[in-house]
Amino acid sequence: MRSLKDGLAYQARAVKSGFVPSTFLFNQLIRLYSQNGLLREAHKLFDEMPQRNVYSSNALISAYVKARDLTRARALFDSATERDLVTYNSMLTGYVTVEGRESDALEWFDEMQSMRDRLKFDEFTLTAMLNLVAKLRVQCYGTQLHAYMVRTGNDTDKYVMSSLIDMYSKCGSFREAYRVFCESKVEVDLVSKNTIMAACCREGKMEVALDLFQRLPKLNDTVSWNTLISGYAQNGFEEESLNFFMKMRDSGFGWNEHTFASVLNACSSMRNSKLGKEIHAWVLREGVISNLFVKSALVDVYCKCGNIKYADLVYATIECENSFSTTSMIVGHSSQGNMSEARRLFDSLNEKNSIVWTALFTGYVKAQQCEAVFELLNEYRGNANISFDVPIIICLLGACALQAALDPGKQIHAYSLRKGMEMEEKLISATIDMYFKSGSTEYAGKIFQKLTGRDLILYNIMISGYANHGHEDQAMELYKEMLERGLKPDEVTFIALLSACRHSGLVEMGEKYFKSMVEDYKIVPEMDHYACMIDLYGRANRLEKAMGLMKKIPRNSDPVILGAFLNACKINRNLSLAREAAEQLLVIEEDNGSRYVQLANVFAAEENWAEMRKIREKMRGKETKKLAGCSWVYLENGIHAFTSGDTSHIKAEAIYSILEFLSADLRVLPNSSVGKITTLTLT
DNA sequence: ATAGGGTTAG
Repeated sequence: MRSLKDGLAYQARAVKSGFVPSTFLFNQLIRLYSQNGLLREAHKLFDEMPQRNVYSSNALISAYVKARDLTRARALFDSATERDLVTYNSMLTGYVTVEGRESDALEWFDEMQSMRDRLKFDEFTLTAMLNLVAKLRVQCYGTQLHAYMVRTGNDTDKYVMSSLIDMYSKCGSFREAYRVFCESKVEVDLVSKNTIMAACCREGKMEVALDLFQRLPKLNDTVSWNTLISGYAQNGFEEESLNFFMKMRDSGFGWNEHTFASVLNACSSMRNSKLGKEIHAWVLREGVISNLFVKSALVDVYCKCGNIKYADLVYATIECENSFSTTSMIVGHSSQGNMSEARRLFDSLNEKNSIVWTALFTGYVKAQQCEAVFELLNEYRGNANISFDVPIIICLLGACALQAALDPGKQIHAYSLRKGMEMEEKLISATIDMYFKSGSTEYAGKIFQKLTGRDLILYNIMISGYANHGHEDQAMELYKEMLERGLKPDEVTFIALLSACRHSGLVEMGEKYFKSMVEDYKIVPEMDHYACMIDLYGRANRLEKAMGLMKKIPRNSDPVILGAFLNACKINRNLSLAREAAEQLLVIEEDNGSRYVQLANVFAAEENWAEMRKIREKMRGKETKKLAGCSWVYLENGIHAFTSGDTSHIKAEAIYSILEFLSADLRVLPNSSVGKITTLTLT
């Protein structure tokens, strides 16, 4: 009676002939039905059989435990007339494996301990308990179990030994795991080898894992391959992971859901959408698409590659609540700036971990929705369980930088110092950038002075910070310093340097940097670099140079370039050229309302009112809701915001008259004094 | 003699 078919046929014959099978045969049938997922039928047999013994109830209890139905398992346990160690072990396994019942498992074990005189632990009890410890990651429990094993001579079973290795590894003690593996009295078998390989992968020791894999090729199975593939993917060796993925099939091992999940993770890290789609096709072919891990991995690949549409198609097929893929979707939507969708999914999560919080913070900062960032901050504070980690602090600093909010920025900086956060590069960079963007070059400079490790990003922030505040000399000084330290400038460095030149009208210097960028560092200029140069020429009243450069730009119909050129023409009062540029811009971006405004403004400057009116007519319905440029100051009684032409401020009249004085002064003052006017006193 | 409980890859 091996197969379900045999069993059913046997039962049918028995029923027909009126023969009542023995308890032994009933038990066989219960096991057979359970193994084939026919739990109700198995239970019915159990109820109808004339004589039950401990094997009958044990068979059914273990069937319910495997189906993770602890309620029914427990009910059977309670009503059982006879119980033995197997009965207790089965329940223990249930509490260990079912999510969220770990404390019940501990209580159950205590209960078993209190019956020590009648109940002796065996290797099944120990494997269950070692699995629990591995799950809870409490090594001291594990060490006690290990000691018990040694004392009672229970350290010769291969199952227990594998679990012991796994427990030490998952508790973070690779050394202990490796020692158990090496000193084991049991012969190295396939599972213990796979377990120690997985431990090596967790520890990042890929050479050791590979060595084990290659040294005992007879002991390799699908799990060994998958362990290696996943290990490479998780330790940043995506290429290796893919190599072994291909080799696996060539060696005659079939891919399964574990293989696909791992290799898809590699695709995520590589942001390789094309490969992800290819593997998606394999997944469909192999019929493992229903697996939750595979689905989550696919969702993650598409999200990381920015393909929200595909991600959503897979995500929609996930029926049960799956926080992993919801997290992927939140991260995906946030990175694409779809903040309302990200927020909707965020709200749908029962438990919010620090990854989703960070994703939402990052998304709002990226979308420049600063109010949303600070609202989220208040919500976050309401969650007592979580503390602020470094990524969130970086986001908050970013939001402060966007708002030029010096005081909140200082508070966050202080918080990171108080908590003794490790001042890693990203955090330092974000802090310094915040101080620059909030107008405090002094603080930014002070922090920078104390640093010994200065990387490229930091120099870029410093150079552009000084450039934006009119400290060109310091920007260029720092550039020299970074070269002396052997750092290689990148495209961002040159944007910063060129804008320093742009602000101070240093045409020759700008040209020198531009030339050096192309010739010394082989950086192909981007549109922003060209736009910077055009602007530099325009502001320095060197329109002929701007025109010369326009001819050399490969894609000079780019809106950014044309916009800069248009501006240069306007500054130099070359209205016919300005009009040409504005008209061209309008052709490229006919749906962009602000292009109409630009062209209309040129006509207005020409005092060509008829043409201007025509443009205004055409523009109707295409107005963009562009936010007006706004600046603000923090004074003791709150924030004072200013937009162009705004007269709503209570002291508007006074402000405007002071502004008039200042503007009059600005015209006669040399350029270099502009940066020195930093405060406006309102009385 | 016999039936029931356990290990590794995400």
